[in-house]
Amino acid sequence: MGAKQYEIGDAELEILKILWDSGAVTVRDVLGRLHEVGRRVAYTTVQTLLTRLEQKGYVRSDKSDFAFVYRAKLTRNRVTQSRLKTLVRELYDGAAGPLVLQLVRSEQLTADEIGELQKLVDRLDGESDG
Amino acid sequence: MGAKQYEIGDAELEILKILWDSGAVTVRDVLGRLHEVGRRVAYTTVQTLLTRLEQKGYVRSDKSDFAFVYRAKLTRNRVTQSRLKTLVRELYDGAAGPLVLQLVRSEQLTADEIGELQKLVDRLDGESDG
DNA sequence: GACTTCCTCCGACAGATGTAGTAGTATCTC
DNA sequence: GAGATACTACTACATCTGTCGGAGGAAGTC
Repeated sequence: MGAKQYEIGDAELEILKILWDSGAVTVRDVLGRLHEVGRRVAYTTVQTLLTRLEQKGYVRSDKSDFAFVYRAKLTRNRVTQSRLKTLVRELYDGAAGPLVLQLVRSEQLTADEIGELQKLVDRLDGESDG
Repeated sequence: MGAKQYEIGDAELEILKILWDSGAVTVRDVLGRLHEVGRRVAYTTVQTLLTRLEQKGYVRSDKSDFAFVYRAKLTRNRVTQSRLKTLVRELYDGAAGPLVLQLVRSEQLTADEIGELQKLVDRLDGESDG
């Protein structure tokens, strides 16, 4: 049971990433990309993954050409969003604060990113003030 | 393939959380906790989960008493760490910055947390300066 | 038009995970 | 010590995910 909205598996995510980077692609295109990075999978495996992603509503296909062309419906941000939310919920019972702190503490951020973060935090601070 | 880090399922994680909060517990203790929060599972389900966690090396047990007593070997931070790393790697090819920004942007943080974050960022800023 | 090639559909199977039942054994209670 | 109770071990099964193979139809080739 569990209203567990089916997560995206690792292999599925790999496919999604290719869609994000490439826009509209066929099964064969995806296969090509995977082979380029040394990932050996069968044509039908990619096909299955794309089909499942489509069933889950994360991808859409259209067949104007000979072969189906697939596009992502989910954005990368949305997936991040959802994964983070899950992480926060599962590990900290919904309290994002500790996670943010830990992330900031443990990850090496560039000076630019820190600057950006600073601005963001300042803005948040202003908001929470009044 | 894939140096697939700690693979912990949702139900397993739920158990781990109880171990983190409670220290040393028996199967029955865990079951009690779960029931408290309305989670209906069978005794043997909890037992299976604990056993699997132990097989994976995330939990250890000792039997000085009548029943086995379980303790977490993994810390919460380590799991968070690992999950975040995976997230960052999978979604942003290792760049943590965008993830942090997104997280800070999208999650509601308390005033205290913002303050904490501010201090943290200031410190980081100082470090990256000199 | 016969052959080859490529695509889609369907089915299959193994491993991981969530869930639980049963059988056997240890402990407690009279 | 007999009966009730609690614990452990083993097995089982469904679902999700990763991975493919084969059948059958559409396209290109000579």
